[in-house]
Amino acid sequence: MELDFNSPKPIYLQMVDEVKKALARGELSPGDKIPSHKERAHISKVNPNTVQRAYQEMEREGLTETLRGQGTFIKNDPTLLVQIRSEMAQAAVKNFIEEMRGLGIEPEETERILRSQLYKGNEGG
Amino acid sequence: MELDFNSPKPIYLQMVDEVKKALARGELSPGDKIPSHKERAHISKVNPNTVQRAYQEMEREGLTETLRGQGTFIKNDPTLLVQIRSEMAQAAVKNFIEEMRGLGIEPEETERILRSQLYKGNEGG
Amino acid sequence: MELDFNSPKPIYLQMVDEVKKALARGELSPGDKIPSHKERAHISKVNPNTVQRAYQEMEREGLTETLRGQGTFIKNDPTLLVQIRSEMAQAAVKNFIEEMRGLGIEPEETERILRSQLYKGNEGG
Amino acid sequence: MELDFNSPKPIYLQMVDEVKKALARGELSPGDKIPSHKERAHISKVNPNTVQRAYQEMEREGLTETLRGQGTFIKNDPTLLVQIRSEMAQAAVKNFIEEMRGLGIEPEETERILRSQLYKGNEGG
DNA sequence: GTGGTCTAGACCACT
DNA sequence: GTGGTCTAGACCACC
Repeated sequence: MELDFNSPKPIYLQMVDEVKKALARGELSPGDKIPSHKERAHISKVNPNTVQRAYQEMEREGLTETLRGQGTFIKNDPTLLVQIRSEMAQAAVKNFIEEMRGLGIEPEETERILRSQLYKGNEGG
Repeated sequence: MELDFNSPKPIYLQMVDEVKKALARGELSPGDKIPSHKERAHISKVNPNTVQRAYQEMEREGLTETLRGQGTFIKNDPTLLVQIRSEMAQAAVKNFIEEMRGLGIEPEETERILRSQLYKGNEGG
Repeated sequence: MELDFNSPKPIYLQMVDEVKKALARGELSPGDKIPSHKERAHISKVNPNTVQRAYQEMEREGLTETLRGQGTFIKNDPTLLVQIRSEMAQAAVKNFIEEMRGLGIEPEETERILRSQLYKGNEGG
Repeated sequence: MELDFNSPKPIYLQMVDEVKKALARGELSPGDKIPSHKERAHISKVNPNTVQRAYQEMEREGLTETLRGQGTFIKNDPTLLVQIRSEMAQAAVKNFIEEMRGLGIEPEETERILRSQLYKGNEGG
């Protein structure tokens, strides 16, 4: 949700991920205008150039489109949401499985550990 | 084992993780000698300075100890393996759960997706 | 005719070129009235200010003249058409030749490539 | 050959084109190291960041690859040269033909004008 | 020294 | 005010 300024992952890439996640969660929809880079910079307490780089990256990935002088918009492609969502979910799962295999943990154990954590915050939070 | 030179995560931290994973998998054991930084540098095609920094980090974390003139050894602490293993597993699980929640994916769905991937490449690998 | 909003070339200059080309093609003639900037703005889906700037530029270049309350007209100069046409053609040729030389392509090869493309889409267009 | 600081085309894109042209002309070859962004910046009297942006763009296009701490290299792909060369030549030809058609100039006339200019600088230069 | 990121602030084209 | 480019200069990870 928040930017981690100490992460080795560049801020501008974190911002791209934030937009993708907001889209996946339905907080952003295709066609929506996203804040100008100056506004976003102010909100996130980041330099406008950094935001702009994030926006450039999103445009490059086909996630957004920009209208000269009007602003930046989530691309109005109905398949976008599903695409991004499954793309990111697959990546997260793949990464997790590899991590656990790297630790020599068996699939059954991986599943067990996940389950033990997965439903915890559900009651408490 | 597999360093990603384009990852934003510093190489030396990737190397620390590799040692931890090898320990978790049982490929390294407490008391084992690990290669000299020169040797390791050669194997991993990495600058010796980078390896040295990884070794420093491991020592700082209490993972290894250096014996003058004899080399660097995994600390001979029987609880180490279990500690590292569960520490890293917890971190991976936590990260995965957060990632999926960030995408607005429900726990049940998360579990389902994981299972669909978890038992796939298991026979081949 | 076809504005490229993502081109680095300013829209207003693209519009000037469009008028020149229409003149060269004979679609506009010296003395012709061109649409008011509001009308043009509506047709081209461009901000009226941008059109106005294009019109200013054309006037500055001696391409048009404005009659108070009557509108903007292509200058009634019989040599204008020939001038513009040869001017733009020379510029295009010069630019093309430089481009091909920049790629290290010999004149003979340039001619060959041009011919191979030049007579292709001619019947359909 | 030289950068045009007054062109509407961004400098960093001009620099990308320069590298492509040098490759097409055989002045650069796959595998070659290109100057560091600082060095290039000094040579071209441009800010290092601008050069870096050009280099990023080239990497994004698959034209170069970068080795952490070692520098930036033309990708060692034997087909690259031919690809780039024909890609750029086709683009130049297409652009030229469209320009001339936009001026209402017939293919035969286009060919004639080209020829009249093409072999000029050959003797004089 | 080399590439990568970030900040800060300026100028421009277009709305 | 909005995006796009550019300059200037700092800090970091790696060689």
